[in-house]
Amino acid sequence: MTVTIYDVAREANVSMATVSRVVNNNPNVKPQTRKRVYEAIEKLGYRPNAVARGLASKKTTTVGVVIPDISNAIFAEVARGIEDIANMYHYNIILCNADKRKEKEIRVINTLLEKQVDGLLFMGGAVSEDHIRAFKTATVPIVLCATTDEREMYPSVDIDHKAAARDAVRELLKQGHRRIAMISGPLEDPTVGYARFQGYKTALEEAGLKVEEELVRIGNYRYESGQETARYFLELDRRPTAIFAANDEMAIGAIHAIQDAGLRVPEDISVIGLDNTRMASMVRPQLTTVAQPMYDIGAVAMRLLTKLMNKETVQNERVILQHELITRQSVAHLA
Amino acid sequence: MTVTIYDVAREANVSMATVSRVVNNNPNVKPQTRKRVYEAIEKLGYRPNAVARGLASKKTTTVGVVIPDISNAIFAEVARGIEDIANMYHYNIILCNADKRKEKEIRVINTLLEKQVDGLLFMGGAVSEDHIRAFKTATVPIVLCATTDEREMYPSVDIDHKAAARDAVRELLKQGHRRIAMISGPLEDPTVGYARFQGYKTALEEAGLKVEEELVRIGNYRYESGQETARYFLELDRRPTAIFAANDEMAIGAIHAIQDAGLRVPEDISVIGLDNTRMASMVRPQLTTVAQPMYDIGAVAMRLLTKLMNKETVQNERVILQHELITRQSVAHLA
DNA sequence: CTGTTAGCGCGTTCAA
DNA sequence: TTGAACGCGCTAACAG
Repeated sequence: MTVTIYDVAREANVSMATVSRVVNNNPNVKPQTRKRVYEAIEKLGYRPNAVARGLASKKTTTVGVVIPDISNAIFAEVARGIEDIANMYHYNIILCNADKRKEKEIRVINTLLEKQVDGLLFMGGAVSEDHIRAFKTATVPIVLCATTDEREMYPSVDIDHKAAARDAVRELLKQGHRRIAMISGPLEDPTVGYARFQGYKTALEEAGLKVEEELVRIGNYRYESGQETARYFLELDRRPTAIFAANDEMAIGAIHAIQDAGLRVPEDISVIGLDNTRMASMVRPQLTTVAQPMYDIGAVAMRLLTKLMNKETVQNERVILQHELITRQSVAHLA
Repeated sequence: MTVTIYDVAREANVSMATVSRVVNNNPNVKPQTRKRVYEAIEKLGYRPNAVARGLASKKTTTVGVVIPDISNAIFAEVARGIEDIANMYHYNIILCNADKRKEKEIRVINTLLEKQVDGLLFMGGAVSEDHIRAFKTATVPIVLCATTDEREMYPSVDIDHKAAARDAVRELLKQGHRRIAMISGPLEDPTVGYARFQGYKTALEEAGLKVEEELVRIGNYRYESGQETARYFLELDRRPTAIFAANDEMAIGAIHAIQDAGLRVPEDISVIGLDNTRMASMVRPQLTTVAQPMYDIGAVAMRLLTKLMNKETVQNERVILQHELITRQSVAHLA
């Protein structure tokens, strides 16, 4: 039924060892026999069995990527970066979606490890004790990607979320705003949610302002929660003149809520986001935001992982990539 | 170094066969010994090696999914449907992005097959001769998902793209529009691009109208091409009163181009899309569109694949799911 | 209910 | 430059 290396060997009148050498580009094969083997392969339609190869060589040339939420544009872009570099180094990647559920993340890490991946890339949010426990059972390198663990135990590639948020709020301050609201992500997540909130707080404090309770609300990073939160801000007795949303999607929700209430962005209220997803330029007004180099995060993380898999020594295991303010149309100087 | 089934067997004073039974939930094990084995597994931190298992059993409980473009919201949603059903039947899925490049699609199909997946789900656009050739080398079932092949050789799950497009245009006609433009996708793709164009044509002809050359332009399904094409339509001497875009993203681009030109949607020009991605309600005005049941397409395709992998006989190998008009705010009755 | 024994398809010594 | 033989970790008969 299935044609094996052994069938090819017989067809070419060589031993299976020789076929193996040809398939693996081992130079120690006479060109003539190499040619014979190739012809046999062609004739029989032989396809190497990666499972058998993996068992024999203890390498699968595959890296596992756990992606928290496949329908999130950010992760999709990070994944592209991962992929390009993986292809470059001849690794296959297997992407596993975890649906934003921690329990599923752990499960997925384990199946990936069972499948004997040569390395693991973990993208996404909080790295909990349970995650660490799962990571610890691994005998292959692991790199965190677009996240970090607080204990700084694992190599990671990410931006400085606090600084990025601070720069967003600074821009608002620079435009004369003083009453600045924030649509935050969940604060339980230290590496993203809480860090971005800290950036907001820091920027305000640097400007001699302090965080007002009624100006901070927690969203879930989705459009609808941006809308709802903005509506809440609009109802305030003294409403904010500017809103900083912890990500672009909520920022866009906020813009629409403001417009739906008959107000204008940025004339009446300024809005700034964070991420710079493609959607940022697919709204009117186009969204001013702080860009996160998503593709690069993926690419650098994958490159780091290849080094680790290759047992090269790396100097810096925790890399921070630069963010950047992208000025578009949703922020105006306070009249 | 790595702990094997054999180590567990020694620790628990049983044979490796018994350990294998326990791990695979074979009922023929005395509860006592089962317990002993579990303890040994726990103590040694044993993790089954899926590669070895795959080689021995000739099953990997893994299905390969080739996804044309990971950053496309449609495919992400289809993938969710695939995943949920896969999990339900205890299959892992490995997602491989193909970057919208045919050559990479073929490559990915081959590596997936080398990895001995138990089945293959092919999502996406055109199914060429080269694809068929790659499919033919497979000994496992293949299901097309959100696409079909013209020769009707492979099982598939999709919508009726022509009918969906026709219904979109019919809605425009129903609202009194007669001068209706189309932003089409590439016509070389028979299953989506050309089919949707055919739907447009059919609807017009049913209404006694005919396709005017200047009212049809080809885009690439992206926002920017929607914008550009709409700008072209606006420059026409007799400009259209309504635009049908072959997907939501181009429709949104068109809306913004119209607004940027100082006109209003839908008062001056109506716009209708096709797909009903989340973005459709994340624009102002919200987009009227024809919904494609993306999650269901994935779910049904995966379910079909499980049946095929299980060698069950299926009655209908080519399923067409229903689309649906979603009325929102971007289409108005012609004044 | 449990153990013994063959392979699964391939990489990799070690000799020749 | 080539081949013979072993083993990777596990499942699946087959016995008992």
